[in-house]
Amino acid sequence: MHNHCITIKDIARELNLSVSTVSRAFRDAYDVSQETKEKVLTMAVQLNYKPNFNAIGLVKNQTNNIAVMLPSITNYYFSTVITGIQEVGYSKGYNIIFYVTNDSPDRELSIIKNLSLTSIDGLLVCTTLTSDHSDHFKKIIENGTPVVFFDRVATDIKTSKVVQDDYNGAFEAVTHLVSSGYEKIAHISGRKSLAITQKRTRGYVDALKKFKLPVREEWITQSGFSQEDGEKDVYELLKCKEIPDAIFAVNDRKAIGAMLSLKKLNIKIGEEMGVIGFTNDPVSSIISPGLTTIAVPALEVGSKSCELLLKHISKKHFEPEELILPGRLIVRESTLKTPHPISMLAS
Amino acid sequence: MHNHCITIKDIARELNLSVSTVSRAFRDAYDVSQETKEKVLTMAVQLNYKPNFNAIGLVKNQTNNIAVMLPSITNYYFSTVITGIQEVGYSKGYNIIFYVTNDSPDRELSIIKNLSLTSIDGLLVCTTLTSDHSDHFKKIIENGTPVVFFDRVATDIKTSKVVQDDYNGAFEAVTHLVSSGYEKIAHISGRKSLAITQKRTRGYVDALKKFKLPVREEWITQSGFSQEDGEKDVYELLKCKEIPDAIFAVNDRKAIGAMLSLKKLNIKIGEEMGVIGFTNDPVSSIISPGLTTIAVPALEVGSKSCELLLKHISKKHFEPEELILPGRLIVRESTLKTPHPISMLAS
DNA sequence: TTAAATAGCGGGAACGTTATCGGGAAAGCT
DNA sequence: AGCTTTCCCGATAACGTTCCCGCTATTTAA
Repeated sequence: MHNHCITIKDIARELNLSVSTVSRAFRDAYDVSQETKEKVLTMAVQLNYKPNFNAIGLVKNQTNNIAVMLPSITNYYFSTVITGIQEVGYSKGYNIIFYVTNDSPDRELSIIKNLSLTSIDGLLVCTTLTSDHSDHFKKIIENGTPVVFFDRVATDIKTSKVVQDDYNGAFEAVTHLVSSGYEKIAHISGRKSLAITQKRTRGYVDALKKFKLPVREEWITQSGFSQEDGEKDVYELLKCKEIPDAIFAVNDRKAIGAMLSLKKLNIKIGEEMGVIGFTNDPVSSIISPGLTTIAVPALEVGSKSCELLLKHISKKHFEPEELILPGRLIVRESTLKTPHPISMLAS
Repeated sequence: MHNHCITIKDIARELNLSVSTVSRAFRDAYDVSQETKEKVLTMAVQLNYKPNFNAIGLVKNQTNNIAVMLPSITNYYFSTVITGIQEVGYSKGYNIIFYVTNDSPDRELSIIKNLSLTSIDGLLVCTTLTSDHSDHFKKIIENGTPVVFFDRVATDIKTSKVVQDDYNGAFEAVTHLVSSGYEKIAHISGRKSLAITQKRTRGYVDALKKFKLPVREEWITQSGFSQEDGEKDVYELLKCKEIPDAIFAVNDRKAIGAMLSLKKLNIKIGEEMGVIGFTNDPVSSIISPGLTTIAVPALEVGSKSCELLLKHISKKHFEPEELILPGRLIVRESTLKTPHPISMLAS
């Protein structure tokens, strides 16, 4: 029923030009005079012309949309990354389509399979927790679809990747704990198989070694990434022969879970047990005591990933780049060994 | 450089059929024998055929993607709504493209203007705070693009809308406060111009009237929706001649802001001042005391909106529907007048 | 038995755009 | 003056698919 969408032909007829000329007027500077170009452009706005992307895509074999596949969007980190992606994508005229895997490898696989090669120009992906088989990614890369990984990356695939500086962030976190007076520092970690957890654990271990502090196996727990996992891990740590006096959590959600358990057990956070997280989720400034954490450049992770992908799309043989974006320490009350000066100020 | 994508023609050549027959075999049951249909289908998987959506869209004048425009995606409510949208969209073969307005009417306007009529099949929108001019929406609806509003809806436009039950939710919130023993109930509200705040305020007022409790103008503050707004509003309320003993916040973010201010002022939450929110943001169960709230069916708002939009897309003259989805009360500690039994249990 | 209906398939135009080629006019060079 | 180059533009074929029309062979109705 659509009232006849106006096309390039209408402009051509109106101006007594050929469609080729009008088409050129829209994009090329050469092979068309300045005068006619202006005439075309003004006529375009006058008629309210909108290009038909299907037609353009058909002849150019492109779609102007890029897909982003990730575990979830209902948490601070991922939704912020998406916002970053969306900002640069939108400014360059690309549509962002996203697929939520819910951390299910099956869903990841089926999405990739259904992903028609002709329906997207490129793919941004954060893998699921169990990245056992990355063959499906290799396939679509071989087929010519540009792929960029972010956050959780597949280590055995040669393509562009964007991550935060997990190693140095962890190192800085532990350094902060040490300089705050903690000496028995535990680490509640994530899924062992992921590069992200390995790097953070390496940073933790190396920092301990640097300060000549003990590295104890029993002080490193490995489970999931959820708040509940954090709650449980604390109970594990309290079973240790030597009970730690500080916890470095692999992310804020686990740190918050840990804090909830500590509160339940009436262990004073900061004073008796220091806690530091990783992410800077907004919640960490809302809960009390405030959670000290390593802020992650989520927005930049998104925007840089998207920029890289667009480079891959424009030049077909673009050398893969790996970006490592630095985080920054944000000190709040959860790593304060002395009783809160805040509560005194408040009155 | 793409290795020649295989098309319908390749299948036709391979089976000695015409393209028309192959095309029909993929969708129509009539005008093609069962036998050839099966041959086509098996050959399709054998050759790994993927349909070219640009070509299909070009002839059918459709795009298979729907746009969702909303203020932000970095909070619980919106990201959950999007997840709901994405789930039904994905299952029906639609791509979800989204545009973030950051609550800027200018951005909203420019997005709508740039939105090529041929690049989307439909639009889901949650308006910005200042919905003064809804003419741009009317225009694209007149042009034939199906539009469904959710959450923040434009009241003067006749099209499908999906909202949570703001009125009854507010009514229930106040009812809960009253039955918990509070009598001087204030309301920190949102932007006056939005239907969502008007409905919640009406529910608040009507509930007070039902219980024959005073409705005082000074007990109703109107500002933004952010946590900071909540923090400020509390200070306003404390300036009142008669200081209230409970607060019904228009959403959880403001409720949390209010709680932060109360904590700073050493006013005991629950005991001295009850607080109830609206949304059931995950944070409300993390902070202490836990925030009592009206849980909003965010996922359903998303999925139902998308279903409605798809109905509009399939049948061009679909009568607009307005869906009102019920919320549910979740009681936590912020509306507990007696000292927390929780902390006793914990030891 | 004959006319009409039907089932199954092919041919070709169309969708809106870009890209390749070619051609004519104007301008520059020797 | 004659040649080459440059500038501007038009015609036409693609891109992959659907849809309308028409054809043939078979089945059904009278």
